[in-house]
Order: sequence, then structure tokens, then C-alpha cells
Amino acid sequence: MPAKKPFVPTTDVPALELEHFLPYRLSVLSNTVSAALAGAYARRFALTIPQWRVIAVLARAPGLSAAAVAERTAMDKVAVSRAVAGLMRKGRVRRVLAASDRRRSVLTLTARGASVYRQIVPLARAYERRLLGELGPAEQSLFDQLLARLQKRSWLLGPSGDSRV
Amino acid sequence: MPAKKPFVPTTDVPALELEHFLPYRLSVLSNTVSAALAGAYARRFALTIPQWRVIAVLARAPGLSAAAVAERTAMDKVAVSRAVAGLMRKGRVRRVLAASDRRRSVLTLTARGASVYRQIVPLARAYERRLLGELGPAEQSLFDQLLARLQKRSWLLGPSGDSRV
DNA sequence: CCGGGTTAGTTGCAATTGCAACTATAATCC
DNA sequence: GGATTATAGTTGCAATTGCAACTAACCCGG
Repeated sequence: MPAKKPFVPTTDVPALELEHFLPYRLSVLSNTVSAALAGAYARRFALTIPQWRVIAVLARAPGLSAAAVAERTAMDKVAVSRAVAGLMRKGRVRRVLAASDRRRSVLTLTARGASVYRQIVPLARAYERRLLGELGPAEQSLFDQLLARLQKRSWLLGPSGDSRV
Repeated sequence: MPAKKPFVPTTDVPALELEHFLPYRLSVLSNTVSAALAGAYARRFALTIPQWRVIAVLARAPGLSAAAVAERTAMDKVAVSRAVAGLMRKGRVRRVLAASDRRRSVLTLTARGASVYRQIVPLARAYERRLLGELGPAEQSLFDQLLARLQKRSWLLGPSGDSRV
């Protein structure tokens, strides 16, 4: 949306417009996308986003521990714990304790969990395809690459304010 | 070794790897960035993200109603209501009722609110600069443009099924 | 094997959020 | 004008989340 006849300088600091501020834009896009996607599977399968992530990871890498799932999904261990608890209640994930270390869970999808995965993947892919349909193939791979670099950088900048670079 | 049949990706559903799934990546990046940024100002100014957004918008466009703020920040009206309440409590935002329509608020920053804005903007910009420092100038503007197009598209795709907008 | 330190995972509690119901004001239609 | 409908914003409640404390199991030096 075009601003009005702006520059009502409440300040001598160069104005910061939210619409052009990257963190804000990432947040808006991510929320829009997540909401749309969740709408596609939450109702149908009674799945939360954390639960879907756990399923997606376990489908590809059966036998992970909860901590390993947390690492791969960028979720906090509490979130994983609760997602797994919910999935077990519904018979979508099975947990056994590792023989060599009885603190550690060994998580796998049940047949029902795998079935949910198989049903959702096409929906997820279709959404992604429609979204990326906005961009041409070259643009897609470029965007992909730029995103990866920003991700890496954001990780280096770290959660604790400034320092590091 | 479990004698069970290991779940092998199976039935012709092409595997979906979270690491390459756009919605997931957007979410991770957005969360990392927001957390880093919040760390930079939340502690120093006791400001939540919604509150910061309200301030940022009002600095540029004083006199907006709560609904207008909600629209510009992509926040829900309840979030705006609570952010404004918190900001008023701290004397950072002032509200009067519109003469022509006494349901509508007219929101402006107080001197203290404007001061907070002036202090945060450089921090926010610095973070953004360091993040985007990962990319060259041409890449930055390209990324900017691609992001805008994806945002537009995600908006069009909307939350599937029932909802607003 | 005993104690200090570490890691895996769960639970309790407080803060955040989202939704729906509610109040108050304004606009519209007959 | 009076009833009906719509809009701005707030509040209550329930569900989600995040943090920290906790339990349980392992590890290592003596």
C-alpha cells in the first residue's frame, strides 16, 4: 500500500517503515504460509504444526531420539516432548527405550502415522508448488539459495543481541 | 536390531524433507530473526514485538485508529488492543476518541514513545544490515523483490477453506 | 561403587495468544 | 423516529508456549 503524503518526521532518525523491514516481512510471510498450510491439515487430521514436523522427520529418519528430532526440526525439546505425547496418544508414533541408554527414546511412526504422512505430503507439496508458482524456475532456485544464506547468517548472529560477526 | 520391518519410505510418496520445505524454512528463519531482534530491545525497553510494531507504525503515521494499526501491522485487533493498553500504561502512546466517531481511537506516540522509537530504530537497522550483509547489493534487492512476490501470492492463496480476507 | 557432573525427557506454572462474546457507538432502512 | 444491522474496541476463557525445576539414567574419577 502506498503511504500517504508522508514524512511527518516525529524524529530525526531515518524512518523505519515496517513494510520494508526484513524481520517484519519474514514474520508476516511465514505466518500467512503457516496458517494456510495448517488449515489444510489441522482440521483433516487433527494435527498441530509441531506434530506434523515430528511426523515429517520420523518418516525420513525413523529411530531418532526426541533430542535428535528437536535438533532437526528447530523445535525446543519441550515442544517435541508434547508433540510426541500427543502423537502416541493417537497411535501415530511408537516409542521404545534405547537398549544401550535407557534415557533415550527411539521414535518411529506407526502404520497409522506413516499413513498420515503419505496423505499430507501431497497437500504440502501442492501448496508449496502453488506458492512458488509465483516465481520462475531460475528465480526459485535463486530464492532458495539466498534463503539458505540468510539462515546461516542469522544463526551466526545468534540470539543474544549483538556481538559476533 | 529390531526384527521389525523398518519403515522404508514406501508407497510412491516422494519424500518430503523438512530442510527443503519452504514453509518450514521460512518459519525457522523468521523465528531466529525475531528472537535475535527481540533480544536486542525487549530487555532494554521492556517492549514486546506487538508493541514495537505499534510504535513503529505510529511513528510514521500518527493518528491512526487501532483498526488501521492492525491492518498495517498484520496483527489481529485483539493484539493491537492489548499492545496499546500496555503502551498507554507506560506512557508511550496517547489515545483520544475521534470527534466524528466516538468508537474510533486516535493514537499517537507520546514524547517518551517517540524517544523509544528513536532509540530502537538504529538497533533494528543495524541488525538488518548485518543480516543482509550476507548478500551483495544486487542480491539484496532481488531477494527483496522475490519476497514481495511470494507475499502477494501467499495472500492470494489465502487460508484454504473458510475464513476472512 | 560412591559422588559430582552431564544428558534425556517430563511436568508445573506463569505468561501469551486466539476466539468468541460483549459494550458502545454509528449507519441504514422502513 | 425506532428497530436492525454493522463497526470499533475490550474482556473472559481456554488452549499453547516457554522456562525452569525436576526425575531418571549415564559417565567418570577416585
